[in-house]
Amino acid sequence: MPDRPEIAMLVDRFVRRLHADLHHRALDVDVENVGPFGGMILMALTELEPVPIHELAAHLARDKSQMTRAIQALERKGYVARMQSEADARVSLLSLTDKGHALVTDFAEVISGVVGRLMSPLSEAEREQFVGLLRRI
Amino acid sequence: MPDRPEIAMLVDRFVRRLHADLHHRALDVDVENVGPFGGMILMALTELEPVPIHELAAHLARDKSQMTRAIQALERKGYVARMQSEADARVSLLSLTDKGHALVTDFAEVISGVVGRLMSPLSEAEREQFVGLLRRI
DNA sequence: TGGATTTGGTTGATATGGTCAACTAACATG
DNA sequence: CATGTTAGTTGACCATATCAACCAAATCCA
Repeated sequence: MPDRPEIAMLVDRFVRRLHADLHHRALDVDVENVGPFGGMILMALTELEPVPIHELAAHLARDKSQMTRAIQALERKGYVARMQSEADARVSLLSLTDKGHALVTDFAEVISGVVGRLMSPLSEAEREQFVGLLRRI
Repeated sequence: MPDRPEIAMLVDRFVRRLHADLHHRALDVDVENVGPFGGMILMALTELEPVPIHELAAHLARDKSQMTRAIQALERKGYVARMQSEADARVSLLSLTDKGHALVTDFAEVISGVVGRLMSPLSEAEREQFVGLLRRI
C-alpha cells in the first residue's frame, strides 16, 4: 500500500502552488477581485447552471453558509444572478450573467496556463491518466 | 489535451474533502488543536528534520511569515524545538520533540484512514500510479 | 577591507476562507 | 393539521494567506 499520509501532503502542496500562482497571475483578469474561490464557483456554474445553492455547495465540498456569502459577493459584482425556483419556493437557482461567462473564459485561460506549468513534468498520456484517476476519486 | 481547469477543480475538491474529514476525525487525536496545517508541518518535519524554517516553508509552498507563526504555536505546545545552526547564526533548525513524534504517529493513522476512504474507488495498482504521478508533479 | 546587497527570520496589518450553531420559511410525511 | 426536514441566511469566531517593513547575519565585490 502506498504511503497515504504522503498523498495528503502531495495533494495539499499541489493546490497551494496552484492557488499561489493563480493569485499572482490572475491580477489583470480578476479585476473585481473575486478570488480563487470565486473563480472556482463561476467555473462550476458553467457546468451546473441553473443550480440551487446547496447543490453547488455539495459539489465544491463547502459549507452552505460559506456558499451563501460567496454568492452574495458575486451577485453584488454582477457575475451571478438568481432566479426563484418554480417547483420549490425555498430554492434560488443560480446562473452566470454575461459578465460572468466572460470572466470565466478569461479565468479558464489563466488556470489552464498555471495547471499546464504545474503538470509540465508529465507526458500527455500521463496527464490523461492523472485526470482519469482524479475524476474517479 | 485534458481539460486543465477541470483538474484544478478536482484537486481542490479532493483537498477540501480531506481537510473537512480530518477536521472531524482528528478531534480525539489533535487534543491541543494544532489543526490540519500544524499536522502537515509535523509530518513534513519527520522527513526533513533538522531543517531551517525557510526550507520547510518552501517545501510546503507557504509564505515564510506564515511558517514563523505556525512554528511558534507548535513550539508553545511543545511539539517542535529549535536549535541554532552553527554554520549560520541566522537560521533556526527545527526538529520534533518526543511529544511531536508521538502526535505524528497518531495523526498519520487518522490521515491514512481518511485518504484510504477517499481513494477507495481506485484499485491498489491505480493508487500506486496516482502517487507516482503526484510525486513527479 | 568595507560598503552594498542578499538572505533568514520576525512582526503588523489586513483579507479570505472555514466551522458551527441558531433561526426562518417552505416543503414533506403521515 | 402536527411534525420533522430541507434551503438558505446570519452571527460569532478561528485558521490561513498575503504583503510590506524591518533587523541582523552573511555574502559579494570593487
